[in-house]
Amino acid sequence: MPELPEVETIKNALKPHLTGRTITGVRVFDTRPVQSVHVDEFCCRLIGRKILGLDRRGKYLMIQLSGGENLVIHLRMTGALLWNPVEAEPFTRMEFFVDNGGRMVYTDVRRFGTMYIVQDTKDILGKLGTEPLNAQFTPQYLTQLLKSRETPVKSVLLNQELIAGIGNMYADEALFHAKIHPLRPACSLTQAEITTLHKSIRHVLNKGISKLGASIRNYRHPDGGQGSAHKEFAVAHRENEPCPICKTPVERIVVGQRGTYFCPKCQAAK
DNA sequence: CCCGGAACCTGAAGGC
DNA sequence: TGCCTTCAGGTTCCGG
Repeated sequence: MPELPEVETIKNALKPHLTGRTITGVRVFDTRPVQSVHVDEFCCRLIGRKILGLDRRGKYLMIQLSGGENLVIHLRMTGALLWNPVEAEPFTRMEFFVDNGGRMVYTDVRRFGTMYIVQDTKDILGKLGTEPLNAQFTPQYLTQLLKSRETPVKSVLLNQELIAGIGNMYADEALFHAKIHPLRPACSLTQAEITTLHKSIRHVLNKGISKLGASIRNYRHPDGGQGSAHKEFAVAHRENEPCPICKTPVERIVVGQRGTYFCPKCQAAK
């Protein structure tokens, strides 16, 4: 499941391959990912464009093109972007060719991923909340988000219109790190807890990036390898394994329809 | 406005 | 062994 650290890793890996190249061809095996415009227009607006740069916003990858165009990609749960894969990749939905013979392959088992071609990225990204690793994400900002809401604190962390980029795995890890029960009403957190949670969010995201992402299910690095962030997860996807702090077995509950892992002792409900 | 639940998809895993 | 059901979760949409 690509979340912020995984998309950041993909962006960083593709950047040297793609920047400065010109798109020479697009092959579409499945039109489902192509949003908003007909697939013919999608291809027309890509071919011949020069790639000026790559960026990330929340879980979206943005590829800036000449002519003011932007290719915006969301991988959802099982999407992957691979650079020059050696083998034929199963579930290949699209291929992008560039002028040095390189090829970016888009695979997606479940076909939830989406692609857009837009002049103004705000059309797609306009409703996203703040970037949790940017300076504007302060403890004060987090306090404002939490204080008026009764919903579980985990649901706030997952709301992309409030904070952009945190998904199920890193939400669980951040709450564990901050010793906060995922079902706590957002407005019940103390100022001290919010300050800690703010630090924890940044800590787990930065660690995820430094480990090149977490390969829990389908996520792969563009070179075909896997990230290693999941090896250091304390609770996410570790039901019944001992908590790294107190050895109590990690529990799994459902919060906002998502599987949620936590330590019942370290993150005791108040 | 706020919140919860269904839908979208399909391979993997578990039950019988 | 094999069929059937359930599960996984990012986002959007709908209803209360």
